[in-house]
Amino acid sequence: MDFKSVERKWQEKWKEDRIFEPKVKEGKKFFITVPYPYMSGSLHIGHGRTFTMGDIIARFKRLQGYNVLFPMAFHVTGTPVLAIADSIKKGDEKVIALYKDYVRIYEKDEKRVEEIVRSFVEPENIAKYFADKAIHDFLSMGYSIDWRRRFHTAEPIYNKFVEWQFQKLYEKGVIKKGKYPLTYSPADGNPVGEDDIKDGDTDKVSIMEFTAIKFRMDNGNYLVAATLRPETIFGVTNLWVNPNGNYARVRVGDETWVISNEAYEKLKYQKRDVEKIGDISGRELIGKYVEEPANGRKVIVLPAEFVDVDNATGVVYSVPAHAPYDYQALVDLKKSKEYEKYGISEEEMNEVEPIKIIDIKGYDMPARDICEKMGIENQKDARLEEATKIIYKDEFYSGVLNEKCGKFAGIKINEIKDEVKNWLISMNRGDVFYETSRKAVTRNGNKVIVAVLDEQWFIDYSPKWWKELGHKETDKMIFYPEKYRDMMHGIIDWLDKRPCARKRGLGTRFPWNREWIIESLSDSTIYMSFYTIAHIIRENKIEAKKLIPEVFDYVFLGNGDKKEISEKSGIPEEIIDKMREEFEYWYPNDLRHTSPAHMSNHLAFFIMHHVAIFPEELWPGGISLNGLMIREGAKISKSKGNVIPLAHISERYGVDLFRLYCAVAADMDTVMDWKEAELSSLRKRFEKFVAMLEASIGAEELSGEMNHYDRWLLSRFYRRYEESIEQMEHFKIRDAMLNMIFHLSNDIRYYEKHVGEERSRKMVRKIMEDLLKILTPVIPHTAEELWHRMGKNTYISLEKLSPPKKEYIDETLENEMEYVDSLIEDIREILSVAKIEPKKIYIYTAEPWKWEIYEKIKDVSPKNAIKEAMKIEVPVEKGEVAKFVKRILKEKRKFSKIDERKVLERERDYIAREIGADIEIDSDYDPKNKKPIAMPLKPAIYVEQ
RNA sequence: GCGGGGGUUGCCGAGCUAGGUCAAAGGCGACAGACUCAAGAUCUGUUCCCGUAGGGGUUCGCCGGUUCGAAUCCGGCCCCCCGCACCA
Repeated sequence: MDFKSVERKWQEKWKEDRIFEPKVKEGKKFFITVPYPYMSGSLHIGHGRTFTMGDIIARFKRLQGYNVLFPMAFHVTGTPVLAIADSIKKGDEKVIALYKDYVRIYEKDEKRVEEIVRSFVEPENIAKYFADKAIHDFLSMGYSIDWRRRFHTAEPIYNKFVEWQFQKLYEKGVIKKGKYPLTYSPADGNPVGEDDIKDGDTDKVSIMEFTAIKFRMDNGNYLVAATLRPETIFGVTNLWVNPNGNYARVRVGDETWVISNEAYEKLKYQKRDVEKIGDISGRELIGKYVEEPANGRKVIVLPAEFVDVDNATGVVYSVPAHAPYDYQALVDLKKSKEYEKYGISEEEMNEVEPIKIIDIKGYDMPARDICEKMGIENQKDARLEEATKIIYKDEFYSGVLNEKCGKFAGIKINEIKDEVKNWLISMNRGDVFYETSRKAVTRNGNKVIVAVLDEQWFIDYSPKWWKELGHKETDKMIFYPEKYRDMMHGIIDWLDKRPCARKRGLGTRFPWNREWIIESLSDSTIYMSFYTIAHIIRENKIEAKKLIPEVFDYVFLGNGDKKEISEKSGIPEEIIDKMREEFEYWYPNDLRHTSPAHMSNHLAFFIMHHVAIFPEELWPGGISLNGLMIREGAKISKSKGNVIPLAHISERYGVDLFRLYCAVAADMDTVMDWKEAELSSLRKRFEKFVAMLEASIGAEELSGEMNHYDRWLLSRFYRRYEESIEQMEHFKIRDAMLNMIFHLSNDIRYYEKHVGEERSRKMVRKIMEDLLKILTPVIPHTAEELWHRMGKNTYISLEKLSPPKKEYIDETLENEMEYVDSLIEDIREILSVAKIEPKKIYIYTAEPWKWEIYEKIKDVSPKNAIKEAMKIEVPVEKGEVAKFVKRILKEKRKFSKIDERKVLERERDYIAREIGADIEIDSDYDPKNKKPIAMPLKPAIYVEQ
C-alpha cells in the first residue's frame, strides 16, 4: 500500500465532507479536549504523542456511537513570543538561526525563509505563522479536529471571554489585590525567577517568612529581632547583636526600628514608608536592656559574632533552654568573660539563665542536655547543627508549651501555627520579615532579596469553600491513571494565592487595571466552554464589543433575560439561542487529555475555575494523561539537536505507522522512548499485516460448514475483539492494539498453518469488517482505504462498532488447541534434552480414573484432598492414588475437561508434521512403562529411537 | 524539607491495585538453523544455571514478616526520578 498517498487522499476527503464537524443532535455526545499548544515554534513528535492519544480516544468514542467534538485552538498569551520578537529585532544571531530552522521545516526557498523570519519582529506574526503551520501539521496527522471552532488567545473575542471569567471570580471574592513576596533583584529592578538565579535550578531559593519581634528600648526605639519560631519568645533571655556589625535607625511609619544596614536595604522593598534616619554600631547596642513583648521582662543585649547581619534583621533573640547555639554561645561568653570588654558585669551575666518553656519527655533542659550528651565544647562545633535538628524534631513531635507561655500553655508544638505570631502582630509588637532561604545572586552577580509587591493582583485559591468544591470534583471525575487523583487532592490542598497579572506580554488586559495583562495560565482555565460557541461568533461575524458579560452569563449560566440581553448587546436573539443550545449540548467537557506536567498548574486551575463558576452538572468529566516522549534514551530538546518535527512524520515515517508506534511503544502512562530500531521493526510487521489484509480483500468470504480450526480462529478473534473494546474503554490502548494486531497475527498464522493460505484469506475476509473498525482509531487512513476497497461507500471513521459475536467464543476449543501445543512443546523438550532422533512417538493419555479424581478434588482444600480421593473406586492400588493426588497438589494446575484422546486423534497429523515422526496414541505397547506418569492434560510420552 | 512515582532476568519494558497457571508477556540485541553465490531482508528455534526423557536449582533493590505458597501483601532499610508557583 502506498501509505503516503492514501493518507493524503483520505485527509482531503474528510476535510471536503466536513465529517469531523459535529452538529447538535439527539443521542449521546462526547466532548474531548487537549490543551492548545503555545505557538512559539513548530510542533514535534513529543507534542505528537499527546495529540495522537487524544485523537485515538476521540475516534474510539465515535466508534462507540458518541457524537464527538474534538476542537483545537492556539495559545499565544504571555511573554515568550514577545521576548523572541525582541531578540530578533535586536539581531540576536542565535534566536534568528533557531527560527530560520523552524521555518525551513516548511519553506524550501531560503529567500522566503529570510523574509518570514524578518517579519517575526512583530510578535503577532510569530504566533500567526506557527498557528497556521500547526493546523497544517495537525491535518497531516489525520486528527479528527473540528477546525471551525479554532481561535487564538490574543483575539478580542477571546479577551472578552476571559474578562467575563474574571468578573465571575471577582464576584466570588477570590480576585484580590495585595501584598505578595517574591524574589527580586534591586540592582536590576526586576523580579527574578528560578531561571535568573545563579544555580537556581540545582539549589532552590525559597522565600522564608520570619517573624520580626520588636523589643522596646529605653529611648522608645525598637530593636527588632527575627525568628522562625515565634512561640519561643516566652523563653527569651537576651538578644544577640554582632559587635562588628553596622546597624541603622530606620523610621517605619511612626516607629523607629533598629536593624542591620543590610536588613534596611531589604526592608525598603518589603514595606512602604521606610526611611533610614541614623547609624548605630553593634557595639553601642551591647549591654543595653530591652523589653520583651510577651511578659514585659527586661533582657540584655549581648555580643555574638555568629550573628549574620545579612540574614533577616541582623538581630536575633536567644532561647538558651531550647536552642543549642544559644546555649553554647552563652556558656562560652560566661566562660571567656568577653562581656567585660563591653562593660557588662558578672552579676548581670549571671542573671541570664535558660528559661524552659517546652516540656518534653526525656529532657530536663533540652539544649543543655543535648550539648552535654554530644560533648559539644564551644559554639564553633559543627555538630551544633545536628543538635539543633534533633532538638527541633523532638520538640516538634512531642513538645508542649508549658505554664510560662500564658494563654498558649498546653499547646503542642506541632499544632502551633501562626497563633503566637498573630498575637504579637495584634499587639503591634510583631511584624513579618521575608528572607531568602539561602544567599543568592542573579546570573549577573546581583544580589537577590525578597521584595513585597503591594499592588499585585492575585487569585486566592485558599478559601475553604473553594477547596472543598475542588476536592469534591476530584473525587467525582475520572482519572487515568488513577494515581493522579491523590496527587490532585494534594495539589488542591497546596494551592494558595497566585499572582494572575503581569505588566508585559500578549493577552487580555486586566479588567480593573488596564496596565496589567492577565497571566497566561490564568486565562486558560475554562476556555473549553468557548469552543462550544466560537464558530457561531465567527460565522455570524459578531464583533468583540458585542460580547458583553450578560451574553456569557446567559449562554454559559442561563442567567438573565434573553430579550434584554439581545437589545443591549446587539446580538440577535436567535444567535444567542443557538449559542446557548450548543453550549448546553456539549458541556461538560467529558475528557481532558494531556501530560502530567500540567498537573500542578493548568489542570488544577482547570478544576478549580470550573467548580467556582459552573454548576456541578457542568464540571469536567475526567482527565487522562500520557507520559513524556524521549528519543533513544535522551530528552528531546532543540539544544540536543534530536527534535523530529511533526511536519516530517508523513514524509519520513508514515502517519499511521507513527500513530501505531505511539499506541504500542509504551503504556500511555509511562515514558515512551522513540527508538529508530524499534520503529523499523514495527514498520515491517505493520506492512506485513496490512499486506495480509490487502490480499484477503479479494477473497470470497468464508461460508458454509466450518471445521474446528475455523471455529477456533473465530473464537480467538472475537475473544480478543471483546477484550480490546474493554481495554480501549479503560485507556489501555497499547494492550488493545497488541491484541488486535500482533497477537491476532500470530493466531492467523497458526490457523494458516493448519488450513492453508486460501482458506485463511477467506477467514480474514470474514472478520475484516470488525477488525478494521476497531483498528480505525489508531490507523485511520489505512482502515479507511481498506474499508473502501472492500466496496463500502461510508466512512469507517464514522462507523459504529458491532458488538462482539459472543456465540463464536468457544473456550473448550481454545483449550484443546493449547493442549496440543503444550504437548508438542513437551515432546520437543524431551528430544532436545535426550538428544535423540525419534522414529515413532507414543502418547498415553491419563486414564479416566485420574480425571475422575481430579474433578473430585479440584475444589477441595489440600488437607482433605487425599482423603476425598480415596473415596473413589479406582482400578489401581491406593498407594498410586495418593501419589497421583500429591502430584496434582504440587502442580496446582487448573484445567477444564477436554476429551484428550479425541483431540489427539484429530490433530495426529499436525503433531506428526511438527515433530517429524509418526504418532501413536494410547497404544498397549509401553516398553518403558510410561503410562502411569500421565496426568490430566499432560499425557505420558515415549519416544522410540 | 514537603508531595508524588519507581527499583523486574544482556538492554528497554509488562506483570505487580484481585498472592499460586511466573523462569516471569512483548520488543531490541545476541546465537543457531532454513533461504541466498554472498550480504541484507524474511522465516524457525534458542537466549539464568545444571540435566541423555518432559526434571532440578537459583532469581524480580536489601533485610525481615504474613502464608501451604510472594516479583506480587505487611514492616524496616538503601538507591533513583519528578513537581514545589507567577513559568509556558
